[in-house]
Amino acid sequence: MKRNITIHDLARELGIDSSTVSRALSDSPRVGAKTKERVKAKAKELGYQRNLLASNLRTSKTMTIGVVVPFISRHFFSEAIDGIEQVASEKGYRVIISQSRDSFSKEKEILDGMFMNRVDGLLVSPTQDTRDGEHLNQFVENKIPVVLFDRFYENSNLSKVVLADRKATYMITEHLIKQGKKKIFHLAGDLESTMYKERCLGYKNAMFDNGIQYEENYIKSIELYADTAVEALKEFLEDKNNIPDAIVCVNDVTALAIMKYISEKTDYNVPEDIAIAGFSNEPASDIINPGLTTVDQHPFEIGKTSSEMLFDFVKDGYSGQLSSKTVVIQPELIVRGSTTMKLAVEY
Amino acid sequence: MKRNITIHDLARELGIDSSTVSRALSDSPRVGAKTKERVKAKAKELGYQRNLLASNLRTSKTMTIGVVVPFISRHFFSEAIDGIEQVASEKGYRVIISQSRDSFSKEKEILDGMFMNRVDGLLVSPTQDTRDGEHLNQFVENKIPVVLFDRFYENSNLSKVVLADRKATYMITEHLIKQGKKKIFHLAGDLESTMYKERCLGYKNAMFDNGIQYEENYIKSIELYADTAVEALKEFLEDKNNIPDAIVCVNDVTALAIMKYISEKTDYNVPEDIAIAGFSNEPASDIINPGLTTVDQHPFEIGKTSSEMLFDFVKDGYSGQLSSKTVVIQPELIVRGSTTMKLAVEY
DNA sequence: TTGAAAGCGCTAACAG
DNA sequence: CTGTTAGCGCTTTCAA
Repeated sequence: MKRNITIHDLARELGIDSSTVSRALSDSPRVGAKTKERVKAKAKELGYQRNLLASNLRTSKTMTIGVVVPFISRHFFSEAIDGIEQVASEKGYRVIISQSRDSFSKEKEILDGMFMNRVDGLLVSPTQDTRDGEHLNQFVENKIPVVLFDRFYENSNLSKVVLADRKATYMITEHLIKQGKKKIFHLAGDLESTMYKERCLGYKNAMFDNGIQYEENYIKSIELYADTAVEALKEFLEDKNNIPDAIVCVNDVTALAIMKYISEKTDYNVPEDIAIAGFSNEPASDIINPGLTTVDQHPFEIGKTSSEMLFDFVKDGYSGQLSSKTVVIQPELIVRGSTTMKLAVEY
Repeated sequence: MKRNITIHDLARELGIDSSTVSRALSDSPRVGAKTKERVKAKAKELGYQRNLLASNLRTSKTMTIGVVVPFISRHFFSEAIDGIEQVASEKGYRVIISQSRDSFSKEKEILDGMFMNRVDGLLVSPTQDTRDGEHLNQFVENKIPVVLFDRFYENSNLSKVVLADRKATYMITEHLIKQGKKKIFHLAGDLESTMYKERCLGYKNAMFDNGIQYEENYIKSIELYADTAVEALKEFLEDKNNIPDAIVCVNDVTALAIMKYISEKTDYNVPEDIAIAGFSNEPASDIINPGLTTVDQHPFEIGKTSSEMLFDFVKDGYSGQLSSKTVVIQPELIVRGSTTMKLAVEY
């Protein structure tokens, strides 16, 4: 096993001190131009590669930020990570990524590991079950900047970048109402979670503001899978008094699943009889026919923005984070065929 | 800024030596049971968190593997990363991920960085333009295991996990032939790239083996975007002698795009007049109507397998990698409506 | 402009 | 079972 070249090897070869080598390699002004050149040439010659472990230990900076998300492969998160990685790599930082698989204990474990690795900053999209920031305290106490993105827990005083969830479902619901829809069913997520509670509120507010009554049983909280969504809808449709004229879903997976179910297994037409709206603007929603009306969360932007915010804190040596900032990303309503009534009257 | 607690702090508080603390914390058998307890209690009390930078420097192990992919957010790669991350985290390793954006120089930069960070192993899906493994030599020379996955360059003597690309398009093409198709158009990728060359070969072989002649102009190499695919097809269809009865694409994006184009802008029907097949089994391909026939590359499995292979090398202290292994993952043909002739005769 | 010396926090060989 | 000692490779203060 070939031992790695160190600055001492270079120093010995050149007959100078290792501290001079160190300075030369980091382009310190306090070293002669020709010494610099000699050092760099020798470094290249011997294939020297700085050992960042040693450097990091010495400077207690790692030029690394940690990212924790529930699921790496989800469209939303992989896009967000893309944005994060892009900003970080521009600034010369590395990114270490872990997924909590939506398990709180895993999240805690990951964060401990990232702390031990002395990341310079942290970007977290917490678990559904994360109810407080106790496990983030070690970062806060040590002045390591933390920014939450997409998801957050209540009463957090950390900075965060989030989508205006409530507004998103508000926009969707209002759009449906303008299309002449009144009996609007809401297939909700876990209403304990801040995010789905907000989305539900958006629906309720839009209904209220437009003077439309809704029955409590028109809101159904389910686990957000394709099959559970279809099951829930089936059950709901069994009561013939319940036939809705539109359905507001909280993600595209459930929306696409029920749209498929309705088109193929029932006599209702989309959107004439039942209009359907999703949430997230996943690639599939633009490919099917009719296209799925949905909202774009701009995941790439969310990642980019949260990353930029984090680096502002990192740069300012944390003093910036004394006051916690919240940036709210605006959703974009994407109207497609699944809600567009051909004969709808525009008021 | 609160200084971090070190083993020396613990040692001082307990009136013992820091080396004993170190041993106690790593559960060495060479330390008394009650000392261990005292140490751990004190560690918890003071909120001690081991500094892995120091530990890593000392042991020259980082418990970290590097992953380099072209694009994090592509379905294939995010799934693969999911698999990698899962295996790594089971083994107590961290994963650092970077994207090359398919730029060779960026890839090189990333690899240098990962080397400086002394990753214990490396998983790389190289750039399209990566033609040799020169930039990987530093790892090989220092006995840091490297495994390529999905993509690779020719003449590499590194271990790798790849899809049987040629077989995949062979299966697709043969399936089309069995559906009675004969004039099969192949919308290929960059034929300089090993992967697309292989896929093209699968098409050619299947045609040949089934005694079907194809014209050279029935293979069209394009940049793999939705719009370029549609353009290429339009141009091809202008010559009325050219109307194909099936099209083999090398990814789902192009397949979905031309399917949409054909259904909406031409008089041809899918699959009766023109059958269409994709590649990758992206989520959207199961949602549209008709569903898109495609092959599943099992990205999660590819990630998992390559990661497991890497850890075998890491564990065996590299001796295992003296001979390079290649694991070939088998594609799975997913037949859906876009190629299923209702009246097709099964022989 | 360069060198000498100390030390980041940890582990491990050696000694007792 | 515990302590002593040295050092991983680098940066940085101080002195020249």
